Amino acid sequence: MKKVLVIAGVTGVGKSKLGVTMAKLFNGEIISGDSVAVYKELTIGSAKISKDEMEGIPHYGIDILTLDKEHNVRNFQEYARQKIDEIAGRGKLPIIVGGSGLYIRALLYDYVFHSEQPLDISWTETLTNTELHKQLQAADPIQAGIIHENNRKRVIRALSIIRSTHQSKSELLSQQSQSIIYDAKVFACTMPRDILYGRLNQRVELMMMDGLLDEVSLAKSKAGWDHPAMMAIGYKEFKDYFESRISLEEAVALVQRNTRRFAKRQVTWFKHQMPCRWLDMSLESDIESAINEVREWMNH
RNA sequence: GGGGGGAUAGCGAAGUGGCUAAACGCGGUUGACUGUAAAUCAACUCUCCCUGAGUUCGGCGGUUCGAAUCCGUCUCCCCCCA
Repeated sequence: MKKVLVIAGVTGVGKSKLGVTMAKLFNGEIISGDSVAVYKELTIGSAKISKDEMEGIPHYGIDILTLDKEHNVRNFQEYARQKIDEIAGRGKLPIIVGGSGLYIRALLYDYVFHSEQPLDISWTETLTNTELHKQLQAADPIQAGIIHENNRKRVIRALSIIRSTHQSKSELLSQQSQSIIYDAKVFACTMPRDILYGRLNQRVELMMMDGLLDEVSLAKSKAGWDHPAMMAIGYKEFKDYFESRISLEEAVALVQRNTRRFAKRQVTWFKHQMPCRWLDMSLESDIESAINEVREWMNH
């Protein structure tokens, strides 16, 4: 199995920097596991790593799409696996850095995504959550038991899977073994809640000073508010501001709150969805021991 | 000095005699997660020995079988007249 180093975890704790450090120490190259930094136009709000910060280490998966395209897990999985092969083929260590849990999990484990045509889901518009859930109950009772009726997007997705693959989501899942396909060393980075929240709040202020508003304005005129990427934190909150429903201060406060909530969700994800070695990034000693562990792991 | 309005859980705000430990919103916490995932969704949020009990609606005192809700009084806040 190919060795892959993964630096996952919470937003704003210094994953990118640690990635570069590891790359320099262990002859690595970096693949971004981030669902927003892929877009060329979204830089400030996505807290994208800058050219300087890369320190000459090759980074893949950043700025590879423009806003007229749409990204998804399947594309990411395909792209990242290919990059892993290329990097490993050159005798270097592939390092995944990012906080999109599903993306990283889908990359490392044997998730199978079938080729699907974009489906027309306009037929769902006239149906209520309950009606849609009833349909799922009939077609895929296992998933119906797992997906809450109010989780409309998931219910529709489960129904769409049946239409496009003629198999239920439960059947597709049962064909996968949930096993990992790489020799992966996975770190999940975090920080004590109070320190983290202070940093995140401040990061948003800095983004504003760096011109986030202009970036959002440009992006929305290019992609429109309905583009999936514009649903990202740091972008969607400004819709109400541009349409004069809230003040700029209110919009900024919302970005901060949503960033905090997001960080919490990331902790929950990595805590329960993937075995990880947790790192408290506020402790120098944790970072040092991580480096030692990687050194150890590289020798096996 | 006179007149009027108001004080409700971390915050905002309903509630005007029993169905109220108290709607709703915000904030917070916990969790779910296989193609929008920085997305989407759920649960909890007075206290405790928590399928039950205890103490709450500015303070004190009363009316009543029963009060956040009625009466008296005190404290604080806001508005108007002087």
